[in-house]
Amino acid sequence: MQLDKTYQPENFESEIYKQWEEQGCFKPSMDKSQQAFSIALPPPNVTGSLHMGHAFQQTIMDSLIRFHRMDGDNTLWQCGTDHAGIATQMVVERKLAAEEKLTRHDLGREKFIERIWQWRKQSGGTITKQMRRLGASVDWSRERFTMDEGLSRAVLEVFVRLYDEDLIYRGKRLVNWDPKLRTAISDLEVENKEVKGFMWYIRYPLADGLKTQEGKDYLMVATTRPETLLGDTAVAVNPEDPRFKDLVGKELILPLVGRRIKIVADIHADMTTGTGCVKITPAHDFNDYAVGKRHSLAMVNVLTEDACIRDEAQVFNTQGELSTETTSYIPEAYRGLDRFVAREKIVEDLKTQGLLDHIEDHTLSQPFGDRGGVPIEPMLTDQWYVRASILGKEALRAVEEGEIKFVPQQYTNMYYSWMRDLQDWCISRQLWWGHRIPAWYDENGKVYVARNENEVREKYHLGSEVKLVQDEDVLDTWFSSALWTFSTLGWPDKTPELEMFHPTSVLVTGFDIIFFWVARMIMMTMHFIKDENGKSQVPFKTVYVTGLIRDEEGQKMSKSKGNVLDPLDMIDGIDIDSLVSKRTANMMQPQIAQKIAKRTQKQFPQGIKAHGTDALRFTLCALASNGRDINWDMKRLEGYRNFCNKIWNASRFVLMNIEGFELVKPQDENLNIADKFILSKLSQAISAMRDAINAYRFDQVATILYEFIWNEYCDWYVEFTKSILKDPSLSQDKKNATAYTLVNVLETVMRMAHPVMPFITETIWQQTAPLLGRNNEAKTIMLASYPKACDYLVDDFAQESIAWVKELTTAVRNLRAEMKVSPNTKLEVLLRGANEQQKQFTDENLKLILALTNLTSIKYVGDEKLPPCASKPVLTAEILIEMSSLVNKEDELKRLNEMKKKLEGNISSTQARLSNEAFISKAPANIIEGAKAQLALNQSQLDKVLAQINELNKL
RNA sequence: GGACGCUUAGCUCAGUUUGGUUAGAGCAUCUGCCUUACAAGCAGAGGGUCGAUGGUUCGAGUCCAUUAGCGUCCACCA
Repeated sequence: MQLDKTYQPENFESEIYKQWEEQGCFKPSMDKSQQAFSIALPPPNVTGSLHMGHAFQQTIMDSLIRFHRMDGDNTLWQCGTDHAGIATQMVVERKLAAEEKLTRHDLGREKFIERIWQWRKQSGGTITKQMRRLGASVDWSRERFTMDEGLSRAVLEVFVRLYDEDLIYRGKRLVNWDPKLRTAISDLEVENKEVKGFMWYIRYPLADGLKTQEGKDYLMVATTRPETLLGDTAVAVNPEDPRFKDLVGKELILPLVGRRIKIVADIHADMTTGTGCVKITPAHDFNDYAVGKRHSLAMVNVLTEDACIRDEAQVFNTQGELSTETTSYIPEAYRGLDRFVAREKIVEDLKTQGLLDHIEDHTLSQPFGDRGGVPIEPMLTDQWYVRASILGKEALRAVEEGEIKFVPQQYTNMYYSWMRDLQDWCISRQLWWGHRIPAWYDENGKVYVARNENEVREKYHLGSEVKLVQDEDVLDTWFSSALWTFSTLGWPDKTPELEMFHPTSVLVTGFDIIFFWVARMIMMTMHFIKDENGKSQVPFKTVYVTGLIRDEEGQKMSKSKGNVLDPLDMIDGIDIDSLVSKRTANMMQPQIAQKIAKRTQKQFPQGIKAHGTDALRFTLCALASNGRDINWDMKRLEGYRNFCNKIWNASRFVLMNIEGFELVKPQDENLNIADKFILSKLSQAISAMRDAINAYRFDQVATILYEFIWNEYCDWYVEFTKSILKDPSLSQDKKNATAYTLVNVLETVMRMAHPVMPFITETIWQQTAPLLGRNNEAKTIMLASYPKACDYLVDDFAQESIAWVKELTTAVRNLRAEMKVSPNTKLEVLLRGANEQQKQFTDENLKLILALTNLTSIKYVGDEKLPPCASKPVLTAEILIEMSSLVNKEDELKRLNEMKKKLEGNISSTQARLSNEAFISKAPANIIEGAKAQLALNQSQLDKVLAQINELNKL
């Protein structure tokens, strides 16, 4: 006995992983004769830690990787981490503020970046530790970081080439500005949220004594952001609007500021909406920006980087050049005020001046920065853009033509809808942490792009007298992530890995980053990576999109809700106090922390028990049905931990009971029917497994394993072997054959299950494989071959035979339970009306049946008169147990009448179908035959039940 | 406003692509068992008419139409 008495995964999981890693088991074979299979791990944030979503995706990736590695592919799982610009910078800034009361500006750029590298060194190990605990078989020797030297080189190369091809440009445009982080962000990083606010109706006085048709001396506009009034340069009305037609081209006096602004006709103004008049602020609103362009309006920027009112506005012409075409004056009262303070003050002043008509409650969807969490402000700034509209064409085509497949398919639509209306991608960020943009400016502000300053001078023939300053901005994190599949394989060098493993086989990721990452990866990869024929290579052939893991109530897991579950706590367990303090750490508001603590204590009064990695991974697979979100269920985890326990104990049984038998590959004629049965089931399970894996149906993978191991192997086969191995009438050869099969199937199932449950399978395999000599070519199950269905013969006859055994066994147990006859009471059972085949099946498996049902014998009977019996139909036959003193007549009658009712119901519905002429004439023959057989079976069973009732009534 | 997904047992979910006998699983519940692999277990049982309506069909959880509720993404919101 080599397995511990109880299943304690913590005793072996970490140790096994260490051995695998030391033995280099995670490295690709680099054997060109093998098929290549590769996955690039979506790089997690370097300073973060893994959450359930990571555990979920990594489980799926690892299962695929392990399957392909065992199945003989040259397999690479490329791993690494992402520098995650904004997120990381924020973490370190917060730490700096908390521990040293310093801002990054106090330190300066260089020192601050140094601090981030330090922080990375210190915290970067968290993720890799977690991945190891999860059993991820990534090739650690190839681990990369988006800011490391090689990847930075790829970033430079891509930027410079795209610039030279005019696919990257710089321009002054209206961007989404995050005033908290003081950086531009892309459209995707903006989250619209419903917010309760107000709509202010403001009167703009007409200049020069003009009046509207209604005789008013003002136009009324509505706004949700009154402070932008300071930057208004026009009011727009619809060109068709009869109310204001004659005012077009005339002027208004901008309230509070006093400058004259034009009334323009533009279709942006909708006659039926609001007042029909729209204030136009080209520098602070995307629609107004477009209107401004159309009417050559000046753009007046009134906000500072942190969204305070400027002392003096910046005025630009439509080319984005500084201009004096209108005044830059801002009333003193508002200068330096925060935008929201200014808003209140402006509203107040408008009211005082009688220009505020009225206020309405208004629910608006307000744009927020997804990182900073404050409302973003559209701002006119100089930024760098990628012409995604051009790069996107090829990326769209690749999916349309099936070069890349989304699983599940419905995500294709999501991809299309975005790709078909692609806006240019703003890639510059006013941060310090990231890849600095390789652009230099001379004293006149002329821009030069190259890989470094020397190259700039060479490329643009600039002498050393020209002073150059590098652009301060860094690139959007997703810019480097977009290169991930090829930059990690050594591009721009032509490496053997790039040739072998690109395109990668599959990308496993969440739907939330399809736009952020997947689409951009496709664009960049297809532009830069070509095959030997010059055709664009896709980054991956398949995108497997996973759902989100939510909590029990379907809520998104988030720190602020305090419902986050750490995958490692599922594995190793955590006591309640630690869990509470983990969930409430760094909480700003103590009331919320208290609430979370209370809820956590209620939900996990005992903390969380250790379940082991295999149980967690198995659960994640079982819940992974087709791309839909998963509501995490602790009960499922417990259930599958029990499953691991079951496997463990079954293995203990096997190892205990094969002693004294010779384990050599048996002759077919020595195999018991039970052996042939389980081998058939095994073969079928293997092919079902392969199908499920190839279809990314990990829920089915879990079901197949669970059912085969528990419901076939443990519940039936292992029970059969108990009587076979002890049977003195069987030859030693036959018993050896069964002992061999017992181990053979177990060892095979371990290989079959290994991709999902790596640790328990390795542990058991190490005990079973040597018994069969299967550890010769591979010392670890990781490198053993994945089972093939054709190695195990499917024997239909044996399956039918055992199916009968199961029917009969179940019927006897059933009858016993219904009649409340203890399973311990030895009985004789009568079998009436069995056909020849049923008798044969019974005879050849008699000992198994008797053992499983605790019967003394089974006696065949015909039509002869019998003493009073309790009975139960088994297919077309019937089992009977003599009642004698065992059974109460009333109970038996009640039971029979229930059965009668059920059978009659079935019969009448089947009869109805069969007597329907349309059914007979139109339904396919096999269906009709099936119905007829069903009817006959039910009929014969009913006859038996009726006869029994008669018998009993005579007593 | 556009698109997509979900609604099946007390709970969490399969099954719907390709319509076919009496709709499955785990957990929970109930009954009986500590039978030396396993009480994290064994043997049994009860429980749903598949969101609603209408249609197609011999036959609908499955196909079509309409509709309700929930959710997600995109766009817009002076």
